[in-house]
Amino acid sequence: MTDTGSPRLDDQLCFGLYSASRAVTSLYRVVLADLDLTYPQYLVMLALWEQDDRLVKELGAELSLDSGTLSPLLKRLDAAGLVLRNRQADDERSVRISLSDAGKALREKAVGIPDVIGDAMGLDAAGLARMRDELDRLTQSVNAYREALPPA
Amino acid sequence: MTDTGSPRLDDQLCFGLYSASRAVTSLYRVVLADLDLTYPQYLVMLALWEQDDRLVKELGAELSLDSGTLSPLLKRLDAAGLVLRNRQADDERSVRISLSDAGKALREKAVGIPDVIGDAMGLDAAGLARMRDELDRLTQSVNAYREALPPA
DNA sequence: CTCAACTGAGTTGTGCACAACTAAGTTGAG
DNA sequence: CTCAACTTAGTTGTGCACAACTCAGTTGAG
Repeated sequence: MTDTGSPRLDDQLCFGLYSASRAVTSLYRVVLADLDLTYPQYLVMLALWEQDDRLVKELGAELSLDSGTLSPLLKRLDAAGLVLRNRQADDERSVRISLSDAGKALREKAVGIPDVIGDAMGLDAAGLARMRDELDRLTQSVNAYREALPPA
Repeated sequence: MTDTGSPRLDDQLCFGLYSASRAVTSLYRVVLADLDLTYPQYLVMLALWEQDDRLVKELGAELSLDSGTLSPLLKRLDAAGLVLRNRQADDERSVRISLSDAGKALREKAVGIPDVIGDAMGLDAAGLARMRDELDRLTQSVNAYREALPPA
């Protein structure tokens, strides 16, 4: 017998995930307005602040984003004067992304952001860690399932 | 003293949320390909299967989406023959969205989806419920924080 | 009754996310 | 050495998500 149509727990969790993600992005939008960055741009800057001078491919692997998303995003960061893009000499296919002085300097304006976000989430360190672990497990599980699905 | 730059737990959780949401959407993309629906379109159809004949405003409230997102989405569902859009007689500003026969029939093809998604997430009912509750709390907290921020 | 304020839907413009594709560069089997 | 297979970025096209706006329609203070 099929369900009566009452909301399914699975759907509720997915919608909860979708809502939470949009809520957090929406908070970042406000907080990042001062830096003129979007959340995905901030993620790229975080990656570069962590380790400068990365290939587009490496950034893509770290953020799970393909060139279709990254190329125009990096073009905008370049246009904003935050990063430099240079073809690698020994492999002209690759493009190295490095921070400009302005890009390095922007880090100062960003140091306070994690505290604001952490504050807004209303979780202690243990809660943050637990939720992160649960989400990571969920992502792993879902991705594994999806990749096993369409051998089509 | 500021941080050394090592990954912050807050950022990790936000990125975890962002990754999980994209992973789930990506799985829906595969599963919904058969119905020719995107995940947001599926959410609208779910809302209508739950209760037919809704105002755009009501759908927007339920999904936290504004007309800038919903109007074109509903236009596409209309073009696909799944819903009808009619101006309400007693208030010409409002538009009623109702399921076409094809829209109602599509429900049959969708009944198995929650099970597939639930399967992919690898959580039991208790795990699903707990995570949903935690995400809802997070969303509440973040939204409240954001709305309190820019009285600007 | 009137019109200023408000409401609901739609439009425009920007930026992600991703599939599908292109094009240039590299590599290695033969 | 050669060229087919592969790799890396980038482009194109579609569909969200959202801010800012338009516009028709409604409402209520006076």
